[in-house]
Amino acid sequence: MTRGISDIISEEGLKEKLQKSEKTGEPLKVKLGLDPSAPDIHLGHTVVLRKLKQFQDLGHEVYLIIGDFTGRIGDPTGKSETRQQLTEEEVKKNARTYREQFIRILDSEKTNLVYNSEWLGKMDFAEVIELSSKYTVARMLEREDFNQRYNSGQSISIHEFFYPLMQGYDSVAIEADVELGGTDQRFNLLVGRNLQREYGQDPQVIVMTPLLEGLDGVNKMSKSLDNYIGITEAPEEMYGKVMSISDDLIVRYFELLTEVPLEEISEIESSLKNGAANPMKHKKKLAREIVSEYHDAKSAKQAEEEFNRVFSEGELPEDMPEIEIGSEDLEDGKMWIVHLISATGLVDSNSEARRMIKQGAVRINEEKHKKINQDIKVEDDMVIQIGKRRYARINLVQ
RNA sequence: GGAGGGGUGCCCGAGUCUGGUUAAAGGGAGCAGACUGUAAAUCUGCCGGCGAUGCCUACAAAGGUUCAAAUCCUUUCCCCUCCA
Repeated sequence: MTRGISDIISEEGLKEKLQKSEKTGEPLKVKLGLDPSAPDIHLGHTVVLRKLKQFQDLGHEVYLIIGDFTGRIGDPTGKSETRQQLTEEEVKKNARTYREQFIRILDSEKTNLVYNSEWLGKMDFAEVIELSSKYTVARMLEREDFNQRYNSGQSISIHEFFYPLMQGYDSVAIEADVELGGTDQRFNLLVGRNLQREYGQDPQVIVMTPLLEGLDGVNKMSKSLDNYIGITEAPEEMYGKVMSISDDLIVRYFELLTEVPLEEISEIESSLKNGAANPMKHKKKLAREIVSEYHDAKSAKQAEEEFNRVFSEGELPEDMPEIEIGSEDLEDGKMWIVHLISATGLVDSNSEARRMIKQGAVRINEEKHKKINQDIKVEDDMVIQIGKRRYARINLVQ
């Protein structure tokens, strides 16, 4: 149960709640707030979702709070600047995508999906003032990122102070027993506790999960940094992305993202440390585990075969995008190499195409072409390859 | 309302006093090459656009000074600090 948890406030409180629930037969209300600005759930989110699933398996009720109201403001957590506000429509659209995705991990029977506009949208100004009177500016500035921004002279809008208050009020509104969140949510989660106390409720227990490092191995996995693995991605893509994580992350990924038993993981860890095993072997297992979970074992195997074929043996992938080229663009059946590369859409500009050619990244029908000043005879079914991961097949049309 | 500080490329961040050698140091991210049983690590290179030893566009915006401006001047917008 403590696997994949970085902190609990307080363990005592959790025990008490669990015991009480056992006695009364009343399931605990376990809350998770979702930011509706990121419609694609990725592996980073699954760390906390898996934890929620465990609570469900113990018979408790999960409340997913879609922050459609808060989403219109934007959570400033971890951001050094004011976020753009979302429109009501965008928020709704994003929330719908969530609904489709979270059931891949959670038990939909025991999951309640609620929108916080249900109560926040109904509050009148007097109630808002009352809510805001329960917190002080000094306490707000305790939050690390507010503090940093304040001290380094960056702007903080008043409305940003309301985010923690609203999130905290969500806990009051549903009378949450437990709230889960990433470690970066610490402050917001604590506000929930304080507000519940202010409103005469038993404060929620806070369970914090670690933040998963993204593909770059440094920053947390996030959509905006484009270092994520989405749970709806294709098996090959998912497999490949797992293989691209730093070797140092293998154990952590096993621990947070799979059901592989801890004993086995520690064996993996020690074999990696003493160099007994090739890291690749473990990483492949990791990739199989993860792909199997979000697709199935068969596609995981296929993805692995594809990976071996393309990267270990350097052969061509099974399918690649087809690019149409009209014969009217050719002169004597030929095309300047730079334009040909650009035409595939695999690069952003002619300049990039030039660079790729110069760097020896371009292969046409598996043959390397490094010279800028050459025309290529374009044939149907010709395969253009840039680097290791970009492929296109030419479809010559009259 | 007053006084002062600041807005630089995907991000962070030098450069501004002492204009040119600055497509703009350095870092991060990204991409490529080498290496490798990995899309790992490491090393090296690239990292605005253009058929390209040159040209165009770029340092908040618009003007101006100058042979030449991210750098100097003016106005505008935005951010911050202190005072009221």
